[in-house]
Amino acid sequence: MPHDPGGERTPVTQRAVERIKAMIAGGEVGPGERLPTERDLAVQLGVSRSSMREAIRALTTLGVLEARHGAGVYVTALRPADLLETFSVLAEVSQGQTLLEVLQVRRMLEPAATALAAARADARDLERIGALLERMDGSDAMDCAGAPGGAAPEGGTRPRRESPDGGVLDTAGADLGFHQAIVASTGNATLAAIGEGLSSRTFNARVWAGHREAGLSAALHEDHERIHEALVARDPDAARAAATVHVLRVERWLRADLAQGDGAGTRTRAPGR
Amino acid sequence: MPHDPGGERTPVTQRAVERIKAMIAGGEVGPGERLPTERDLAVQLGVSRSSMREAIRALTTLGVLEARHGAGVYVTALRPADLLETFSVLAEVSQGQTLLEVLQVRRMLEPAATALAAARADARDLERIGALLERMDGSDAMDCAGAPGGAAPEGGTRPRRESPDGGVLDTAGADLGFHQAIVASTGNATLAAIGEGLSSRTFNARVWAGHREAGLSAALHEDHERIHEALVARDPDAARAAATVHVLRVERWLRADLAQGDGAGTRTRAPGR
DNA sequence: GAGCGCCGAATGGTCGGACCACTCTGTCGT
DNA sequence: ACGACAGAGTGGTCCGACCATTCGGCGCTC
Repeated sequence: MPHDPGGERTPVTQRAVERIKAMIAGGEVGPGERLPTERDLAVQLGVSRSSMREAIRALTTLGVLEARHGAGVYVTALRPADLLETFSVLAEVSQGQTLLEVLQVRRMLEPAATALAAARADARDLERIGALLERMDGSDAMDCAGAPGGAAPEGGTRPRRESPDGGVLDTAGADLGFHQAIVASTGNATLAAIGEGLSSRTFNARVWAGHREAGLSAALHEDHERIHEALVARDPDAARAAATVHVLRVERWLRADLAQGDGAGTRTRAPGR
Repeated sequence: MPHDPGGERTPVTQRAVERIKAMIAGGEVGPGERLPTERDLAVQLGVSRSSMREAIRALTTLGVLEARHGAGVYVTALRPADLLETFSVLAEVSQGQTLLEVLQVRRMLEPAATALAAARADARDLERIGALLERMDGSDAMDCAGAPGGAAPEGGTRPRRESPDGGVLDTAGADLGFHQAIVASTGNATLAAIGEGLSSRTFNARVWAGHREAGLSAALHEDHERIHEALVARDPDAARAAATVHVLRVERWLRADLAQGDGAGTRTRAPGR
């Protein structure tokens, strides 16, 4: 804590946030541990429960705290994935120019990440990646056949909400999973979390829809297969090149889509300014 | 009250968050615009004002909304910098292994960013970068000059300038500014915001302090100068190489520092597990 | 008529209390 | 010994009141 402003009037809620952060930073409560009840904390810090709740809400959305109804408030594991969950908002809200910037960043990150994955991925990782690749192929081919009802919504590791949409989203989801599995196999959780934040389901769906229209899905498939081959061959350079080509292709498509659909069908809000 | 017996029991507050997000995504309210008052929104969405306030608080900490006391609640410009402000929490809270991961990500990003900057920076950018470089030299040069050996100036801290935090923080701040100016001159605001989030003043200060002890500040200076030269020469390849070397050097130092200070002076919280 | 200062409405910030929904635990009944 | 149940504890929601700040307009002064 730098300094306690002598005469500054900081909102009560924010002070509560700082205090709680200090409790964590100071080791008073560690990752996974439970803090006092809202009521106790409110008394302890001398604020009302409402304000304390807002403070907790703030830290909850930051991924630092986790509130379990009926149980208590807990400090998260403070893993990068916890703290970077908010990141996805960027990819969700972004439009036009910013979306392009996001892709530029991915163009910097993904090649390096993929190369690293080629060097580090173990057999289990490769198997998972291969499975996702096949699933992508499959769900894309039969996408006109309508969405199969019950099916198996569970994939074992899917804490995320499943969107009950048809093939496009399935393909997009598999695509997302494919890339996430790759960055995850770098062994760098921070990198994985950032990579996840830079992708978004909705954007991916848009890409796949666009590509289908343009009849370019095949190119994406080939990209994916080349990436997969490079990973299996444990060839970082090839992996880097394949990833670069892939991101570049998406970027190129987005650029064209933005230029063309400017104010057209795609809900691209024109900032005007 | 009319419940939704459909089955899904989503917390009221979260529903409010979604609704507001939808209002923004749907263009009902644009960046910079003001939305209805808390009271009106609460009535409009059928929730209490408390819950609405928590929803607003959540979106505020995400950088999507901005509340001005007495005035109203406004949508931010939705610039990447707004949405990625939360990002810094990672760099703040991270320790040990995660810090290393963060540096690995920077090792992927900064070289590419610096190369891009070499191609895109205009005269004004270069001037700013150069100024920061000089400022860094100036505030740091006097430390190394005096005691190259183990003779630490611990004993009598001479009253140094007016700097409240002394030269270390100044140097660290200038270092931070130096790199941020570089990524900013790529013209990619998203990249700049991410780069900013991956750095942290406290970490930088630690690096500089550590480097001074190890007597390696000179190496960092040389790195910076090489980067600067490459930028001025508009040589992307040289810039990429220089940035790589630089980040790698910091990473190497951190790795050594972590290995050595494991359980020692550095407050590295042991998760136990 | 122009400029300035003050007041009050509008709005976010804080508070305290009440009740609901959920979780956990210890006890009771079988 | 095991399972169902009831109670206490905790987060989630709602309500109504009041405080602090902002901003616009009214009236005063010059």
